[in-house]
Amino acid sequence: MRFSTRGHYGLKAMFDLAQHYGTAPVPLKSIAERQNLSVQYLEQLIAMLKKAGLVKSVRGAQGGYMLAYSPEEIKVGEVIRALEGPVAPVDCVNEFDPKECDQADFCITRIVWEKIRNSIAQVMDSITLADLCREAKRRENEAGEELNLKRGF
Amino acid sequence: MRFSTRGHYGLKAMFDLAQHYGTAPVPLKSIAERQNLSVQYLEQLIAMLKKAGLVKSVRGAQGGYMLAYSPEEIKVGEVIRALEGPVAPVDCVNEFDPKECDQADFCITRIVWEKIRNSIAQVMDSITLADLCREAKRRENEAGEELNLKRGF
DNA sequence: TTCATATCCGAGTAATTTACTATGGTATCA
DNA sequence: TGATACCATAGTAAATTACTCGGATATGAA
Repeated sequence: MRFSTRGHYGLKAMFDLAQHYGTAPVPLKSIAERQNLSVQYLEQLIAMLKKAGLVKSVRGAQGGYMLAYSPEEIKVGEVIRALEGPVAPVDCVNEFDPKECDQADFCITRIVWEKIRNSIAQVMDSITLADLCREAKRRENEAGEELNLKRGF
Repeated sequence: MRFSTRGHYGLKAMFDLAQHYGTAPVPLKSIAERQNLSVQYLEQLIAMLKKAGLVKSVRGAQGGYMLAYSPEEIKVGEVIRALEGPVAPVDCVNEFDPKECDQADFCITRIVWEKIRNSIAQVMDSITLADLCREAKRRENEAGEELNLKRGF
């Protein structure tokens, strides 16, 4: 069981955009360098995110991408769903259009997949990009303090 | 994001075996019929489950498969891991051998994947085959009572 | 003894998905 | 006008999935 690199890389890109929220548009090239990804592949992923209405773009020189909303308003779940599709550990418990299954009424194992689906969705929908930025800042501070400790302060 | 049919079908088969626990060995053919699966594909899945030590087999006529332990002792997580491998939404948060990532120390999005991994594992490891059997029985009774209601009792 | 029933085991395979790359546009700023 | 970006489509090698096929081996029952 795994997510594809789309969700993996795409979330990195969105986190990067969140950290630059409010500044000039960020070109893909710089995201690619910071996050260690290929520009061409990123282009595909960001196109999906744009289609989903999560990012805006500015074309031409000095152009780039930016979040369509504030990091506080964008849930990780929206990002991942835009790239990976609906949460659906198995087809018959797809969160949006479950595939009809003749055994639906008496299939007990279905319970397991529903619970897995719900727990994944719960995690994804309870974290915003802003949460990730705060955590990043927290870690920076922590690292600084450790450095101070080392230095004897 | 999805599990493969291995986990899906394999769990069905294990639930079937759990419901026949304590009786004669159950041939694959009968599982295949009840759960609406192909015998030949099931053979592959049950081989993985046997390798993992979750089922025992009896060869020859009147042979078949049975759980290696009581349904109470077998967690859904063991079954799914035997068929799908370790829980690892992305490689760098594989629950057993995380793939080394040069960014591990400062990769913030990693937090998301770890939480998803943990929530999946938590669900899988908190449900036993016995739980599923109990739920099946509960539903049977419920259905019976509804029938009685309909009949005017 | 032999036959039907089962498990066992390895190979093969069509279809799909993944994770990209390549090419050639189009818009915009300096 | 040219450098910088976004935009769009196509192609593709590799891996994975979801199976099937063929045949060997074991065992209980007639």
